[in-house]
Amino acid sequence: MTRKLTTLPLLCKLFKGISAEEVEPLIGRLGANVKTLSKGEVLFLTGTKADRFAVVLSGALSVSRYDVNGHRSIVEQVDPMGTVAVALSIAGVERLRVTVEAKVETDVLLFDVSRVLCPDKTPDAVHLRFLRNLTVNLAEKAVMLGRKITILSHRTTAKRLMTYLHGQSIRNNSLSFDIPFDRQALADFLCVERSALSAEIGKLCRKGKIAVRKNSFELLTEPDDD
Amino acid sequence: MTRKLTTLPLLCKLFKGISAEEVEPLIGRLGANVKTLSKGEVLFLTGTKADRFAVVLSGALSVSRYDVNGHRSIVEQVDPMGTVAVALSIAGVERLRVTVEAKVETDVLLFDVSRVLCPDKTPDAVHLRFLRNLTVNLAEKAVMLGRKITILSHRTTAKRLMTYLHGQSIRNNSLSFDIPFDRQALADFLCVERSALSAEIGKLCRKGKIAVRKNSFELLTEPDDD
DNA sequence: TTGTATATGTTGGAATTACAACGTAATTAA
DNA sequence: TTAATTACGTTGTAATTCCAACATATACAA
Repeated sequence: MTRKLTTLPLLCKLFKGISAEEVEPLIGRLGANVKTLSKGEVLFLTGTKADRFAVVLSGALSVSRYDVNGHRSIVEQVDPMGTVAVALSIAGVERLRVTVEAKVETDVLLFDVSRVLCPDKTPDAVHLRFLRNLTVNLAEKAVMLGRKITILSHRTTAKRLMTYLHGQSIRNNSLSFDIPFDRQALADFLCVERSALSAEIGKLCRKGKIAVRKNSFELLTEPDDD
Repeated sequence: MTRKLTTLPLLCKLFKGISAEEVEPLIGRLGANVKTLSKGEVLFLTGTKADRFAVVLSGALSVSRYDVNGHRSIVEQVDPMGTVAVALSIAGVERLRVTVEAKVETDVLLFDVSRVLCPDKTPDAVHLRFLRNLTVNLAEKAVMLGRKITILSHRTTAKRLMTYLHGQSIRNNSLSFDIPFDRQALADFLCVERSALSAEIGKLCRKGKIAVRKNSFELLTEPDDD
């Protein structure tokens, strides 16, 4: 177990800039503890409050949601070094709308929000670094979510795609770029039908607005009246 | 000007728990400074990096975006005590996708991210409180954005509405609740047509899934096959 | 009360998507 | 190589949205 913890700085963004020797003292001071979940065991339950957040050390968690009619749908899977419920626990959400459970036997490192945020004594340099990582992590998440919203606020497949591609173009600082998705994953990300997405890609190519070769895209669009 | 600053704790969530006398020393230590923007003056420009964030003291800012074809569209307006670019600056986004400018003559309090996050010396209690407020604020924002995404990931007006109403029901811990929007604002929030929204509300009522009286809603839905 | 403005509900045609089904291309395994 | 599998593009129909225009209802002021 100790071996797992010392590798945290290398792999988990929350521990960036914290050395292997500093990890265990930090965890001790924050009162974090490792918990082993058996397969199917629930970590956070819909309707309850999460006053802790978790880092997955091994195994995998699934985050699922129950819709209006009680049907379960999987929101995401959290793999080792990923985190769960950071924003939810820090925001103090009273009633979770998701359930988090172990897909297989899973080790998680659990942090008590109040001890992380409101330490008894003045936090030391390592703790401060951890807090800063948390803050930056939340900011990055907010930016990502904001970008996704700008995509999803468009209702047509074509506009969602163009908005996404435009964003990628800005990110890469070039009109040509590769995307990290195959068609199905891109469709899932944009919340559209894969077949409709393919159709729209075809249309946009024929209109001369984009050029596509597999996962390589190029924007050719001139300002027009769309 | 000083008068304005001492009222910050009362009204701006970033200064919660910080007393009026503590505000100015904190601002001094963080190297924050007040800037007066003339009408139309740009605070953050699309394509540049924001290494500062701002609290609006008076006046108003507009946040606008240029779409794929260069058309401008207003994203939001920031009124006094509101903040701009907190997540963007902390996340270190290299190229902004929005432009922030003053709608009228506007006073803003500008914070340098690096001095807030990486102070020269160990932060004192007030600074720590400020950092914690920032973190909680970002977490709350991430939660809000996440909820909006779960709404927008549904493409039909009816599902977006039901998802929103379900969320409100959970928030209020009751199947009956009021919403803080009129129809147009609700339509904007859900990113749907106002008229289509009205039509769907009518349908859902006739189907016996919801009851509506102005801004009061009640969920009557039994789990079914939708 | 009347008039005016605003908010909300309703309708119809054009455009778009969902969904399923199918054909082809690309990839992988034997 | 062949066979099997997966990824991708295309098509047609039913359902949905978009948009504009109109109708009704509500609120408020003169």
